[in-house]
Amino acid sequence: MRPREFDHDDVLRIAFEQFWRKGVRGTSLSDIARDAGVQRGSLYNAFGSKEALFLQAYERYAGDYLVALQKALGAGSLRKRLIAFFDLTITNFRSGTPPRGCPTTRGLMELGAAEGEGLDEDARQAFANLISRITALVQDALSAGAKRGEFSGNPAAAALHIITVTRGLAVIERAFGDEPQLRKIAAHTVDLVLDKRGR
Amino acid sequence: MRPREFDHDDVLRIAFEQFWRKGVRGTSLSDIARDAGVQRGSLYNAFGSKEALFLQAYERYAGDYLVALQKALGAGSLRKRLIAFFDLTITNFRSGTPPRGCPTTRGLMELGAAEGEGLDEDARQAFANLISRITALVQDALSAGAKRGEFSGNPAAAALHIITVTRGLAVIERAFGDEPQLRKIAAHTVDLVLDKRGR
DNA sequence: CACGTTCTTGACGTCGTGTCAAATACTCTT
DNA sequence: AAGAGTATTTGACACGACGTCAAGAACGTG
Repeated sequence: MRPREFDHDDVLRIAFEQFWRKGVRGTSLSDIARDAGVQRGSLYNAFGSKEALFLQAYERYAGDYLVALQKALGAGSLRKRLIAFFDLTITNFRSGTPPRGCPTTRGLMELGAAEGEGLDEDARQAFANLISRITALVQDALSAGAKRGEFSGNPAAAALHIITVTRGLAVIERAFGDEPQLRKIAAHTVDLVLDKRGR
Repeated sequence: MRPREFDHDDVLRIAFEQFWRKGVRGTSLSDIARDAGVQRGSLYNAFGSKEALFLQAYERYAGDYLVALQKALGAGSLRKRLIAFFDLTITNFRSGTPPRGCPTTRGLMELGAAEGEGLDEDARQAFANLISRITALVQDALSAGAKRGEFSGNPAAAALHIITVTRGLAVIERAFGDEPQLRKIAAHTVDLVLDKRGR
């Protein structure tokens, strides 16, 4: 066998960076190939298609992101955990300076939908998977908080609600680009869930 | 002047139908031209570009949608109004049978992002405009409800929260396609906002 | 050291967007 | 009523992107 002339993971990282910044549609395989110093054909050989490449790059990212979220949800009072969770959700929207959308939400709405109606099952599952796992993390935090008397309510329902707000924030961010407002919404949500209404 | 051989509004409707079903990316101007019985070049002459055509088609839809929302938010108890609002938000995701995503959320995440980072100012504003106006409608309903003692809290913050949940639902719908779950989240949100916690 | 397997490379086909100039059809003026 | 003007239509063209394929290249293995 002839050995590969590039590092699989490096290409995934480079590709994801581009996909994140310019969108899947706005990124051509030529762009990625140039950036990675790889021939375009080699990418097809190694990954199959543009969408498959994106999906692999996305799953790489999803792993890292989950770890960060888990850490954020693991220390302090329940309120602190939730605030940290929202914080990470909001700030991770941008990696350096310029705001870029949430990859999951972006990808979900941008991908597939080529022919019939929805997006391909593979892609859908990749995104749904991450969302499910994040929901589980939040639910665990809430359940633990319930035992400590920091929260009264249905952990499953509340977790789902929080995750929904999270996804909504990604959309609002793209529509208005107003980060302070996002934080206000997040704080308000935490108040609602923790039963401290008003402000 | 030579008169146009097609009806401007008809084309807008046909185009939006396609954009909604197959996504902006998944719809080619050839598709629309064929469906509308118009030459592709004529579309460019009349609308300028694919994105411009989508934006005009979208604004046409936005007007109709706003009217429907306003009606839903205008009758019954505050709780009934909010439920009706969420209902319309959820069911309007599909027009006939097959579930198609929320056009606003789809468009926001799919459009632009070609070069630098975000989407063009024109497009962003079109979406942000609809979201703002919907938020205003909800806020009005909440303010009225506050006077009637159906709601205590900050109408602006609550409206923003509700709209965020709404946008989140569009994402969740696309990830899981599970409509009953959407309704549960909606009901839970109404409970939270109206201060009837638990279930 | 040859063999085979995999990767690489460049050319090709197809499709989509957007532009342009020539032809066309209508209206308005005289 | 006829011609001039103007906007629309039409088809051809250029360009870029995705994906495929066959031929060449590089490495491990017997």
